[in-house]
Amino acid sequence: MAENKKELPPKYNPFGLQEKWYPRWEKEKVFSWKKQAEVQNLNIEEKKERGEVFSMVIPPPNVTGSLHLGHALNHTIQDILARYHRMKGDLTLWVPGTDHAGIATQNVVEKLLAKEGKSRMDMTREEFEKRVWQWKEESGGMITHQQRQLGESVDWDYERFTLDEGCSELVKEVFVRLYKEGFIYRAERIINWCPRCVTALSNIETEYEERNGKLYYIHYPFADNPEEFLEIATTRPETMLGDTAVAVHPDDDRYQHAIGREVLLPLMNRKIPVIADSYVDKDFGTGVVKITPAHDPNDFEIGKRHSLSILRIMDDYGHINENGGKYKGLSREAARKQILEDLKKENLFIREEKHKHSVGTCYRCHHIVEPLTSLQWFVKIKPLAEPAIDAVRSGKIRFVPERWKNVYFNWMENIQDWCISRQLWWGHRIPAYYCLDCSHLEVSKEKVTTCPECKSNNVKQDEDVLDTWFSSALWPFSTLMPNNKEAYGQADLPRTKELSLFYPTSVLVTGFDIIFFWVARMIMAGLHFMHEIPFHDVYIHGLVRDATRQKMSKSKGNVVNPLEKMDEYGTDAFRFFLISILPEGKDIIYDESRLKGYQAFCNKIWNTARFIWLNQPADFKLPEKAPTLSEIDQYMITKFNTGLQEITRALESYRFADYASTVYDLFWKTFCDQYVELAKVNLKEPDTADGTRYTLNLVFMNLLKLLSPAMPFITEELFSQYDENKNKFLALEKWPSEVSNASTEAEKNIAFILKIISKIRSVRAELGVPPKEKIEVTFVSEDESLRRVVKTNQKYILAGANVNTFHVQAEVPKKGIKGILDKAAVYLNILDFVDITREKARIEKEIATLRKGLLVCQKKLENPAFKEKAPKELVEAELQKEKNYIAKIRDLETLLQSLQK
RNA sequence: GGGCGAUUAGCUCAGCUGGUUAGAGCGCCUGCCUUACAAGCAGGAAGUCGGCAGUUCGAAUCUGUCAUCGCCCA
Repeated sequence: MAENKKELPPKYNPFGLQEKWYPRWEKEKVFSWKKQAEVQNLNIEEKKERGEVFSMVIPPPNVTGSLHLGHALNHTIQDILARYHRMKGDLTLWVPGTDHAGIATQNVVEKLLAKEGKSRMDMTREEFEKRVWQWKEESGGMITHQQRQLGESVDWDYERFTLDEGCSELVKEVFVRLYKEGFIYRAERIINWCPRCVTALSNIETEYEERNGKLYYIHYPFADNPEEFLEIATTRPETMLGDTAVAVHPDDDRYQHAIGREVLLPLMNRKIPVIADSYVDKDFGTGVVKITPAHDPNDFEIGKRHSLSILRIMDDYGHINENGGKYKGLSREAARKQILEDLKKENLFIREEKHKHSVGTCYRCHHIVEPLTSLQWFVKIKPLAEPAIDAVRSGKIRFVPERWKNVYFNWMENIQDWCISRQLWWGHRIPAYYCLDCSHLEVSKEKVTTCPECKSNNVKQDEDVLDTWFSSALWPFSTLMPNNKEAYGQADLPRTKELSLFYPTSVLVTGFDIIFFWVARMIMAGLHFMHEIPFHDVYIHGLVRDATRQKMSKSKGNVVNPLEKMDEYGTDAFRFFLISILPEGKDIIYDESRLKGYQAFCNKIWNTARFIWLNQPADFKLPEKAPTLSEIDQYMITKFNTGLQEITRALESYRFADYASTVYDLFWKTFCDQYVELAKVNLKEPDTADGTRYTLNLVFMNLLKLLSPAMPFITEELFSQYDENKNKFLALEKWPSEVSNASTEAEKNIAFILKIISKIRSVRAELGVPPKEKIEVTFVSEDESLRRVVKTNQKYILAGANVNTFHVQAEVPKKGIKGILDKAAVYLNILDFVDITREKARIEKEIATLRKGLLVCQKKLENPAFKEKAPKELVEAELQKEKNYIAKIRDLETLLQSLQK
C-alpha cells in the first residue's frame, strides 16, 4: 500500500475548524447568491421563472443581545434550510441584521451613564442619540460575531439594521402613507404605561401573571345620608382617588335603592354617582365596584358609556399627582399604605382578604404596568388585519405545524388598535410636526420648519419614537430595499433586483411567542405596501426549557450559554444536537447527555475518514466510471439511495429531527457498522478492492453532503481533504442525486448475510464462547438459491463472526449448536465451550419470543371475520408467518428435548 | 371561562395516510484495548403505548369521555 498523506489525528478535535472555515467562506462570498450562480452555473432569470429561489430574512435579534439558546436553535434551523436549498440549486439568499430595540438599548446606555453619575436628562436628545450610536458601533455587534461562530450562511453584504438609513427612510414613508390613508391617528386612550421605562407599551408588550394580592372592602357613605353605606371591594385602593362613579349590576336586587343616588368618595369628599352597568359581576366581592376610568381599561369603557369624567391621578413615574390631594408625590405603593391607614382612622375600612389576580407587567423590565389615559399614536388595525387573515385562510401563507394558524386567527380576529408611540429617545422619531401658534398638525417625511397653515416658524416635531416592532414589520422587504436615503424620493417604493428576485421570501422561522410581534405584523405590512405576502411558509418552533421544564431565564440562573457548549463539544455537534432534540411544534427539553452523543458522532465521522484514507494510496482519485462492484457495494449504494430520499423528504417538510436521525443511522449503522466492516474484507482482495474503494469514497463524500447543512465545519474540512476538491466548497456542491448501480437483489442478499452474522454472534455471546475463539460453522438450508447466496458471500461471515471453517450444505451436520433463521439454520461447532444449562436457557428464551409472535398471529387467524374482510395478501402473509413460527418452535422444542436426555 | 397541545422503556423522544414480535438516543447489564474510532465494538435486559367506552376483521394510531400536566387568550 502506498504511503498515506492524509495524516488526521485519531481523535476529532473541533477546535480550530470554525476559525479556519468561516473566514474563508466569508472572504470568498460563499453565501452570496451571485457567487452561487457563478459556481453552480445558474441562469438567474430561469431560476426565477421556475420558482427555484429560496430566501429568508433572519428575525432580527436585539442589538443589545448575545446569542442565547433560542437564537442558536432558531438560526440553526434557518441555516440548515439555507444550506440545503443552496446545495439543491435554488438561488439562495439569507439576509442577516439586527433590531434597534428601543427600550432595551436605551436601558443599556442609561445604565452606562448612571455609572458615570449622569442621566439622559443631563444631555440633549441629540447628544444622547450620539452616545447610543457610539455604543452600537463599539458593542452592538456582539451577536453578529457569535452568529459567525455558529456558522450561519447569511450574506453579510446584505446585513441591515432597523435604524439604518434605508430602514429609517422607509419607516417615515410608511408612516406618512398610513397617516394619509387614515390608518394612523392620535388620540387620548387608556394604554399600558410602564412607570419604570416611562413609556407607553402596546397590549402585547404587557405580560400578565397571577399574583397573590388582596381584596380590600371599603365603605362609601351615601351623600344624602352619611349613616348609610355602600360596601365596595377593590384590589387597588390607591386608585380610589380617581374614582368618578360606583357601579352595580342593573338586575342586582340588593342595590336597586342605590342606583341614581350619589356617594361621598372617602378621603376626597367628592360626590360621585352610583350607576348601573351590566359589566359588573354580581358575585365578585360585594357586587359594588368603584369606577376609575383613568386607571382601568374596563372602567374606561364604562366611563365612556355613562359619560363619566376621567380623572388621572398619577404622573408618568407612577407617583400620585396633584389630583390626588394630600397624597401627591407618594408612589403607588406608599399611597396604598397611607390610604388604607387613613380609611381605618375614619372607620371606613372594613376588612381585607387574600385574593389571586392577574397583574400586567412590562415585557422588558417586568415592573408592574399602570393602565392610564394618555395621548398616543395608534394604528387602526382591523382593515389591515382582514386581508392578512385571508392570506392564511386561503392557504397562500402556510403555518408549519398547521395548528399555529389558530393562534394567529384568534389574535387577528380580536385585534385592537396598536399603540405605536413610545416615550423614548432611541428609535424612529415620529415624523409629525405641530405648529405652536395655530396648533396645526403636519405629518411629513421632510422636516417641517414653517407651518403650512399660518406660516409660523414656531414648529416642533413630535417627541416620541415608534415602537421597534413597527420597523420589524417591514423587515421582509425593507432589507431588500436600498440603504440610502435618496432611493426613497419617488412616489413609489424603490424596486430593486433583490426585491423582484427574492420577495416574497420563502419562509419565516420563529418561535410561537413571536407570532403576534412579527409574523402577524409582517403579513399586514407586506400585503399593504408590497401587495404581496411577505413569506410563503411560517415555521414555528418551541422554546428551549431546562431538564425540569422550566423556561430558561437569567433570574432563575438556569440559562445555558450555547457558546460555552460549542467550545466544549464543537459547533457541529451542538447544531446537530439542537435539531435532533427538536420535536414538532413542542417545547424542547434540554438534555445534555445527548450532546455528548453527537460529539461522539463527529468523532465517528472523523475516524471513518481516517479509515478510508489509511486504506488507499495518497493519490487516490475517484474514478469517473464505476469499476465492477460486489454485492456489498451495491447493498451500500441501495441503502444510500433510500436514505437520501428520506432525508430530502424530511428537509422539504421541515422535519428536522427526522432528517437528523435518518442521516445519523445511515452514517453510523449502515455505513460504518455494516458496510465498512464488510468492506475490510474486500479491501484485502485485489478483485474487489477497486470497487469497494470506489464505493467507500463515493458514498462517504455523498454522506458528507447530506450532513453538511447540519454540520458545516467538519464536513467542509473532510471534503477539502480530497485533491479534486481543492478549489471547491462543500457548501456550494450539488445536493446528491441517486447513485447508480443500486440493486434490490444485492440489498436482500447482503441483508441475509448480515442476519447470519448476527445470529452467530448472538449464539456465541449467549453461550459464552470467548470472542477470540475461531469456530467452525455450518450453514444449512434446503433452498438451493439461498445456499448459493451464502456460498458467494461466505468470506464476510468468516470475518464478521470470527469463523475459521464454514460449510454450506443441505444436510444437517451430526453435531453443533443450532441457530434458527428463516428457511435456514446455522450450526456452531462449539460443544466444547457449552454449558448445557445455558444452552437450554437460550433455547427456552427463543421459544418464548417465538410463541409470543405466534400468539398474535393466531389471534388474528382464529377470527373468522379477519379472513373474510382483511385484504387477501395480508391473510396470506399471516398464514405464512404462522407456518414459520410453528416450524421454528417445533424445531427448537425437538432440540430442547434432545438436551434433556 | 375560551382555545390548543401532551400523556409510549429509568430519562428525552420517534412511530406520517389504522395491519411491526411497538422503535431510537442516553442510561443500565455482560464481554472485548479485534492496528479507523474505548468519544469504540459485540451481545443483552427493559414498555398491559394515562384510564374507560366506542368505531373496525384489526387501534399506540380514528371517535367520545374522564384524569393528570403544560401553554396561549380573556
